[in-house]
Amino acid sequence: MEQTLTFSIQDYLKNIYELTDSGEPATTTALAERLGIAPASVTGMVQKLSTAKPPLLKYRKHQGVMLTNEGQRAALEVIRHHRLLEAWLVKTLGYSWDEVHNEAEKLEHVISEDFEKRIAAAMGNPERDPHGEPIPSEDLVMPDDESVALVNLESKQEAVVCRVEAQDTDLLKHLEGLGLVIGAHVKTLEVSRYDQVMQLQVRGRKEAVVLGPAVTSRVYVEVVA
Amino acid sequence: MEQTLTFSIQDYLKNIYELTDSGEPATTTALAERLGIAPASVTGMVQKLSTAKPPLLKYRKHQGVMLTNEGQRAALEVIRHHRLLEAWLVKTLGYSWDEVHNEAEKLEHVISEDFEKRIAAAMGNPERDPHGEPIPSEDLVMPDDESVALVNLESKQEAVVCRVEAQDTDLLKHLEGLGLVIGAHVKTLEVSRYDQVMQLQVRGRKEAVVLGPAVTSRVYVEVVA
DNA sequence: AATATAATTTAGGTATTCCTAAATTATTCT
DNA sequence: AGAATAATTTAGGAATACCTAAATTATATT
Repeated sequence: MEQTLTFSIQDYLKNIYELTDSGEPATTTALAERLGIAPASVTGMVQKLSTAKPPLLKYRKHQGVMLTNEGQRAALEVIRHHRLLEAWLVKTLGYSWDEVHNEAEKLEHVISEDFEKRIAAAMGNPERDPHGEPIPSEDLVMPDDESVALVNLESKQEAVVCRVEAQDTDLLKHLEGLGLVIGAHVKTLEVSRYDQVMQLQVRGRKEAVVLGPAVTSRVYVEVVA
Repeated sequence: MEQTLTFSIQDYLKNIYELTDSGEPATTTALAERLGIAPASVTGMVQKLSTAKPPLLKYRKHQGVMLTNEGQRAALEVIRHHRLLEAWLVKTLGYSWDEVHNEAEKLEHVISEDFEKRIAAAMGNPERDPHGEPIPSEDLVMPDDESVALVNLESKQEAVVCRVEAQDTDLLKHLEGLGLVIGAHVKTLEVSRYDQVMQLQVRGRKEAVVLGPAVTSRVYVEVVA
């Protein structure tokens, strides 16, 4: 007599977040394996989440998924819950580092923001969990924005990011630091950022090859080859 | 973008437990009101829970529901979780008595037995929650048993419990203390007990008028009228 | 006791999230 | 480049927990 257990939206977002930390889109198959369900089921859910209002992720057939900033915010909230909980359980209930995970995995979905703040405060707002993983702070992700076409590349051309519009010099440094190269087939691009995560998104053309969450700043590129 | 929230089996059991603490069966309508859903929905769920293996409750059309001992065990586990959590949140996170309820309401369903033991131990195994409600201890409810016909009454007859089989003198005192009278139409009966809760069950005849969870001891009665 | 009213269940329908099998699309190999 | 293979999506179906409206059963009134 068990309640049918299905995955929450939070579970999907968290796992997508973890799968995409390289900056590469997550495939439906990889996500399916992680969750232990059939790939077809993931396809369906991903289609739903990508057309939600607001969209929690961007999805392109056969390409994979990337979180929107909204999706990232939700994912990071859960991760923050998880890591704070782990730290707290270890500290107050004598759990060992390896024991806390499953407990936190369940609690992370149900605690309130108030609860989160209380345990964070009770521990002096720690920056890392017992495993040494950083605990993401709140308000790290920028709001989503409408995407805008920026630059056109011919097929097979490559380009390097050279300028970021507006005041976002931070983002520019980030791009330059990565020596980011935009691959061929790219027609228009948008850039989004969170921590080391750098994602490129292309839309509106069938030859698009990269995709990402949502635009946060306009970016200009120089054609290379 | 919200996950559809439906009631868990635990929610049903807990609410039935609370509705039946008088010993009277809970009506589907009362349960529906408590949960904020349509009576028809409760009927369906109750039918399912009563035919589960093992059955978590006994249900008779138009009569209402009572928990089986198995159902009571599950309900008390959740209640124990709830009260321990309330006590713990108040003690360790500075929650006030009125704030803890909602938080505990969510946590109670997801914590492990290990977690439960840890917070109980951390507080020195308290017997009451911050509201003064007793925290049920584990292993309070007896296992379910196959029911057996014990005595036959003619229609309209009444009877008083006079003897309880085997060593259970405690139960006997309990029955006598209540001056329990078995109503008319009763053909065979079984008795179950938890704390002040006393339930009667009748089966196998369409004229049955009382119902209860499951038998725990044989009981003999004397015909009165 | 017969009828009116209220409570409850049944029947049929919706939405959700999973499944499997078939069809499609992408990738790899020769 | 073409064929074989692998990855992914589509289509159709199952289970669950809710809903509303209609049918039934119980209760109250006269």
